Amino acid sequence: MLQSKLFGKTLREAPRGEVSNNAILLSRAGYIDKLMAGAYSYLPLGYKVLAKIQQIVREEMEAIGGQEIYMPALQPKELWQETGRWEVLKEIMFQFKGRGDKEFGLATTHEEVIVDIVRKRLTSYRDLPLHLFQIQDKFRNEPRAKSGLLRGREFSMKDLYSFHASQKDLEDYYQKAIPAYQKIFKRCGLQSIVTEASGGVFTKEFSHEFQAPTPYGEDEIITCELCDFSQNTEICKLKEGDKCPKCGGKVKLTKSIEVGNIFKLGCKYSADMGLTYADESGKKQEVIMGCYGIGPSRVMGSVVEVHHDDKGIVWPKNLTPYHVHLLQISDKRKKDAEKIYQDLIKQNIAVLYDDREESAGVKLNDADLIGINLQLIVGDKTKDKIEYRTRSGKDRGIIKMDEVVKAVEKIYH
RNA sequence: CGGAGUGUGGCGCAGUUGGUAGCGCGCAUCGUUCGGGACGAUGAGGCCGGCGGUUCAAGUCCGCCCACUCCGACCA
Repeated sequence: MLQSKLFGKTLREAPRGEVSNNAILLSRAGYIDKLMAGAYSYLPLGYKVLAKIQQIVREEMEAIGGQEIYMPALQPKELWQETGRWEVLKEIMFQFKGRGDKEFGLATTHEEVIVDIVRKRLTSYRDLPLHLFQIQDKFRNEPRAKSGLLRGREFSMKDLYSFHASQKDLEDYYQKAIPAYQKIFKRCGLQSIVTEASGGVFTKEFSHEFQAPTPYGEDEIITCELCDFSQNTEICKLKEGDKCPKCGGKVKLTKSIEVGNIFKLGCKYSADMGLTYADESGKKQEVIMGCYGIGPSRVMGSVVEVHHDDKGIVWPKNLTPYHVHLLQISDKRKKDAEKIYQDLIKQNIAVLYDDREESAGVKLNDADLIGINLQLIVGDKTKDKIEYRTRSGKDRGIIKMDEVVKAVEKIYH
């Protein structure tokens, strides 16, 4: 991709009113555009990153047996009345009238629809277990949208729903979902702490949140310095310095962002909506459910919160919008840069080529702001060679022109 | 929903005691530059968030509304 043709120029200054790191950097670097509080458009660079996150999530969900579907965000009131949640969620759900008196809501979550789909098709214990997921936008009428991509009114969400014949089977799947989630966050460059949290209104059991520690987070969790004990302060009775109830070590308070959350739903929805199956003896049983959420857009914001410096974004290599940012910073070497660009394209390496007529300083600064994982710099200083460096600064060096493809492949192996 | 702010060219801002708008960046053309946000010249671009009021005259004063931001409340 030629940077001279890329839609979404970098901005020298942060948009008025943006305060969070993720919103400022993503706006300045040309990844997102704010439409209104809590609703952002993804520009070409931004959509590439979001898509990469969604793809990682998709792969890991398929790896634990998830089948991808896609449900409407627009839903009828009647369905939500079956579970009583039309009333329960009226503060947070966008609810409105269509033609005549017909009432609709925009999905805050999809339990009602998925249960409706499944109850029409599920008949036997032989159909269980079943794991369905989708990646879709959710709508929540937040009292206060804020922090850029971290708390939106419309945001990308992966929601998986699992259906089981026994509590044990739910339990087993739940325990499989935890490492799958950890793998997702690891691939996205986020540390995730599995944290016990409120199970919500339908269960006394804990749910589990995946918390990415960062000083900019809006959640607070108590974690043990020695073992894996961790609880959200919403439910935790301990204070910093107290003894860990699990191992006796000291606990500490950490700020973090909730990037995922998994729940055992039990039979709440099956009971309300009549989702049953025939067991081995032909007797009707209620299906036991679990639900598992991750917000890809929130993950994207969180990654920027965690991975940035004073120059800009530092994308983890799995999320970088392009593998290579090729910078031509000397007109004398335009031909060399062109050649490298063509070589990389031939090897199917995603490259953003800064062919703009800008000064070296502008290009170097923009590259740091945009944060593509690997920069290739074609300038006078290196004579007929070129400099490569990862945005994190961990890896850098000077190589010959014909070693470029090899070097790029080595970094991404 | 309470409290506090802010709305002025594409973006970020300034605008005195009311007299019909200015700066920086960006953009366009030309020239000189080119390893960390270069420089000169010329130029385009604005119902000053909206509605109503006061006044000879409103970006500026008054009222109402809208949007955005921050703090709080909220966060199946």
